[in-house]
Amino acid sequence: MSKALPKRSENYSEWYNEIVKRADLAENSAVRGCMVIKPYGYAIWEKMQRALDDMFKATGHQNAYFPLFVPKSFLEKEEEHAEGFAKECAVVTHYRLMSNPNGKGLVVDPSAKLEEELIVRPTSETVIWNTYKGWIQSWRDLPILVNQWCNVVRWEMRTRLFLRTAEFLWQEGHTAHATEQEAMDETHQMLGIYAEFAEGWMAMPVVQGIKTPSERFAGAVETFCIEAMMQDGKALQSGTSHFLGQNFAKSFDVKFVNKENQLEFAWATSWGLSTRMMGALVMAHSDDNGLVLPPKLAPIQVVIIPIYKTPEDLATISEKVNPIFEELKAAGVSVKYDDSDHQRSGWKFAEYELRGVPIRLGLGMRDLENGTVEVARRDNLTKESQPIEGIVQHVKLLLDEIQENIYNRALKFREENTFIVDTWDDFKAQIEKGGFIMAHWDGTAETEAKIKEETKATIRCIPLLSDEMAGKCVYTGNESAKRVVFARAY
RNA sequence: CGGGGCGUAGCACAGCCUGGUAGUGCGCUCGGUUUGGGACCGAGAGGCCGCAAGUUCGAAUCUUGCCGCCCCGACCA
Repeated sequence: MSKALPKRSENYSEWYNEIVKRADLAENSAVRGCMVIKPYGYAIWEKMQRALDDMFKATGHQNAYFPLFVPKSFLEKEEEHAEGFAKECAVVTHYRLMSNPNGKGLVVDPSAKLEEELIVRPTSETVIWNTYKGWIQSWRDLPILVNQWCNVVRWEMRTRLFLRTAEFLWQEGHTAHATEQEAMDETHQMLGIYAEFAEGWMAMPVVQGIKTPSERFAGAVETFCIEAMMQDGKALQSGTSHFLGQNFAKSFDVKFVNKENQLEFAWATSWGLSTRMMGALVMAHSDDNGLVLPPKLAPIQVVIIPIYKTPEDLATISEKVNPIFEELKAAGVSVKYDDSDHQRSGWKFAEYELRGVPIRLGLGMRDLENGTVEVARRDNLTKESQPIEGIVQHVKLLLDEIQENIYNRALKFREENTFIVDTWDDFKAQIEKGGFIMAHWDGTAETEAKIKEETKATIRCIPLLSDEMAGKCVYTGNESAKRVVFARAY
């Protein structure tokens, strides 16, 4: 393993891959397109899960679990949904193997063909709405506010660690409501939770908006999303919340009796956020020294490293470190004291930087004499000597400051790389340089497709928050009600 | 499925053109010297050179076939 990482500015995608591997987040598996999430990477994912789960529970949602397999007939029921997912499904056709009659190994037992093929879920709307049919009879049964944490499979042609894998982990929420308004409110609420998670926990600013019809989730009436900017200026869709109208209720015949004693189809939403966020986390903050983690998601927030020559020195330092360690732990800080003797301190400095640990405390004999500790920040790579007295309070404040600092840095980057563009020539020139382009669009799928074809830029979203200033489409010159966000995307 | 590239130690690669003892760096093991930013020296362990057939006295190297992987497109969160 070489020591230096590739430079972010020179080869962004190689830099990304190296960080994912060397920070010990994940690796490619022997199974095509699938990924092994390693313990350190999974620990970050668990922190994400916890944060989201708390927000879901606080808004009245409950967790449940639905089957991995979707009968093909389920998937067929909602036409657009079927069409959207058909091309990327793993299909189970048999349920048994047998030893090869002509030699070694195993073959599929032809007599074990399934009457109906099973699809490994690419998403669970169909199984869940088939189930909801049995749960919903009256307006009193509504709303149903359910989330599940699970894995899904989408057989992508080309994959990248975290950003696009054949199998990925996510949460998918599926709610049923008595009224259109209530379902729409839920859709917005969950989008808000995703935005709060991205900004408050991941320290990653996002644009909230609506997808254009061509980018909409298959089977949805309206798709809302959060879009983030990565450090190469490309966009990453980071979470989606769909208003499904009555589409799935109609496909699965889910009716209830309303307060007026009339039969009505239920209103639905679904919303999801995946391990792709791990990729976003890497690409949003990291630098040429490795991963940079926001303190709120860091499995280790503070690492303490002793600097010593002899075992006696180490014992003396450890004696001083122990109370600090205990006090930090008691203050709710996740702290590690690395007194392992098989690596030198310099090696440890580099290693914990690579892994994105927000704060490093270094203690050597010199510090013991002076009653100080060296405090190193991962976000800006600065070091300062601090009195040991009051260090716990200092660390707690510093963790908050780092969280805020990396958010502000990412926000500043996005602002500096967001451009208001009014002419087609400017558009073509700017898209090559990266970033978000705020431009007018005439609202037609044709124009959207042509722009994509000529520049590889897609409409990331129609922002929810914007000044509603009318103008002329950057491509056709036709009327436009407001600017939309264009970018190249992952 | 189209275009390009690569399969040699755990990892990254050289050797192949011009056939003749299997190499280098990192990592690993042991010993010593070191230790405030990824230490140094010495000794070791580790190979069906992707698989199969062919040519040859002799193949990592030449020929043919197969298999696998990566990159660029199409697909997509």
